[in-house]
Amino acid sequence: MSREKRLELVRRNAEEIVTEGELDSLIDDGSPRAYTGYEPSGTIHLGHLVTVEKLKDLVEAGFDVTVLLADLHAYLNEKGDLDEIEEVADMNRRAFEAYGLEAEFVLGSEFQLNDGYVMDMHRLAVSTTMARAQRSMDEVSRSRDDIHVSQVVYPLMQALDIAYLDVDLAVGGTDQRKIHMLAREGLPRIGYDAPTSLHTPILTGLDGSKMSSSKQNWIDLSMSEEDVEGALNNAYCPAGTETDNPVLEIAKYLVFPEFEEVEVKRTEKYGGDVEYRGYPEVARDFESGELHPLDLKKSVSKYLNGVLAPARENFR
RNA sequence: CCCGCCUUAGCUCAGUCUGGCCAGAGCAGCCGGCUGUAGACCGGCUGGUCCCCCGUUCGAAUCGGGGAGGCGGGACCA
Repeated sequence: MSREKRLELVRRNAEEIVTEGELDSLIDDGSPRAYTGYEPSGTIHLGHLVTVEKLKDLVEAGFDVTVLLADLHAYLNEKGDLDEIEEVADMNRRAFEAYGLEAEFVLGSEFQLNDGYVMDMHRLAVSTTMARAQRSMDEVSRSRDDIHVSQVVYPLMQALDIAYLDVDLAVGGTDQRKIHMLAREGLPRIGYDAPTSLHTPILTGLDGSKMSSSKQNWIDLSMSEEDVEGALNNAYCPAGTETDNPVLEIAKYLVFPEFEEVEVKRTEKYGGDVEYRGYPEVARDFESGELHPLDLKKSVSKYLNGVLAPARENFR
């Protein structure tokens, strides 16, 4: 694969890369290493899959990809007992693999309790201010009031993971960027390299607002095909605009990376069938009014169900 | 360790002083109507261990005692 093609894959659908220059030199490495950490979760949702999609791009572009099943992080974020979390982690690994991700899977607690790691954590703690650690968790932590000490330990460990997994490129949603910036500044102070980082966009919730566990405004692997159709049909989808449009985002970030062509079936009354090769064509027709929201929804739910099918079977 | 304040619907809160009317409001949610989607708009509906336990009382979210959790302050600083 050409250098240009590889770079194109890495950059595709990325919200930002810090920094482009660093990526440029990384790509010339023999086998650069990339990673994403996930708190094991009972609900793998489309937001997770946006980053998985990116990891698949990276594999294709010649990166060695590691997925951290961050059981201790989930524990620190008050997601339950460590035993329960590890069961969920195993289920998550199977879902990711079924989704087509070829990566090495590492359980966080396997190395995060070692002497060297813990001492490095203390060294990083000494060189990091409370405000900085707390701020880095704004988009990540379970509850923003009643802040627990665990919530500032969390980003320190996430930074260290990057060093201990020997990662060149840290991947995550834009909600992770402040933690990655903390890693970029903090790791060199204790003798490690600053990682390059790549951030994927955060999907808009199905109701047009921010995705939130309390609102359940998302699609996840526990949902049947019919549930997905229903959820998409009920989704916020203002005609003619890409702004805050979850259905278009799903097409862009999850459907088109998996399908070269997407067909929209319509009766003659509404213009007849159309085929789209690539998301820009969809965006163009949607903005012009050529493509009606309902037709978009029907088509997206059909293709999205195709994308989810293998992982869904391995969900439990 | 001491003192003060707080805890009521998914969320923000009212009600507590002075016990009694079905425990309320806004927002969120759900269901319809209007749209060839959703939203907006209109109409309707749902929603509660009043933090827990014990007591007083005919009757306790409300009063008394005990406890838990949260927040703030004080003290301690060998």
